[in-house]
Amino acid sequence: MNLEEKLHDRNIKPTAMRLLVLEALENAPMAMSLNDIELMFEKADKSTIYRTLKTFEKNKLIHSIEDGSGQVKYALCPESCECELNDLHYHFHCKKCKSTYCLSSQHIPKIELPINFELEEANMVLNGICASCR
Amino acid sequence: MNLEEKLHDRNIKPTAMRLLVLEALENAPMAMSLNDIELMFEKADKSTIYRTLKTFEKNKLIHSIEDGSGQVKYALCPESCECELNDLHYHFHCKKCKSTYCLSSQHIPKIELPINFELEEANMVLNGICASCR
DNA sequence: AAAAGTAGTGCAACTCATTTGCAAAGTTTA
DNA sequence: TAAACTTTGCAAATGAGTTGCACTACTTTT
Ligand SMILES: [Mn+2]
Ligand SMILES: [Mn+2]
Ligand SMILES: [Zn+2]
Ligand SMILES: [Zn+2]
Repeated sequence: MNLEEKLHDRNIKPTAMRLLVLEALENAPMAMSLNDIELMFEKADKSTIYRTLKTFEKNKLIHSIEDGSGQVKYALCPESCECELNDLHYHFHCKKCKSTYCLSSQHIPKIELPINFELEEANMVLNGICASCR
Repeated sequence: MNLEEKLHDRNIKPTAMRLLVLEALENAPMAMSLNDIELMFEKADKSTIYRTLKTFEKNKLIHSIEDGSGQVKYALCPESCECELNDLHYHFHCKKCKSTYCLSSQHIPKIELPINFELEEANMVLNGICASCR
């Protein structure tokens, strides 16, 4: 599936900026912040990228991660992800290089909640040192 | 153990403000933000409270939680907590009332990391609706 | 094709939590 | 007591995120 198809699949009209942002996210080996993406382009407007990311997130093309770095990171969702409980996975944030990785291979386990608490989403961030930094 | 002893125990000098902030955290049933604490006092300086919280955190009297609300929350550590891996627990953030609870009864399980990744801390936030909000 | 309507973009300005600089006040040490 | 160090209060800076608004581009209707 190419970039345009991926957008179409999520009911997002393929504008130039959207294609560029999606491409950036596809090629990045780790999650990216608004700022990271802005810096990848010579001349790109922050709010356009911001709104692009919001659109992508609303339409479940990407998910966001609050890794404690002070900048929200974004990563592509797997194809046909519906961002539901069983799609939840851990994220690892390296204290040294500040990279944030999706640990997609491992879904989060069942967690005992107090009675009558209802789980909807989760933001699970592990912190430490990544392989390239040791 | 009274408030002064608790501070002493963590090598924190018991100033008036510190005693008040500690008391506030002790009495709160859930985690509190800098702003929450500031609002509890008639006339209190934000940066003093800020630095108080930083001191408490550095000395492991409290731990911080990034719950996605845009405000970092703080909660008391259990006595003699060293904020190590086995002290890690989940937090629950209610989307409705914005309260953040420590789910202290349940420690986080062992998580499979990619090879050579080293875990040091974690910020695990569950989101949903709390019992009082349903 | 022209007009009207809708969606996306660029720019500037704003919000707001957090953080810092600095001088004044308080505390401890010699 | 004097010097050294710590804590506090105030004001200002920082910086991520967000919004208003005018302009452009695209789509649909006449
Ligand atoms: Mn992810
Ligand atoms: Mn906690
Ligand atoms: Zn790293
Ligand atoms: Zn609630």
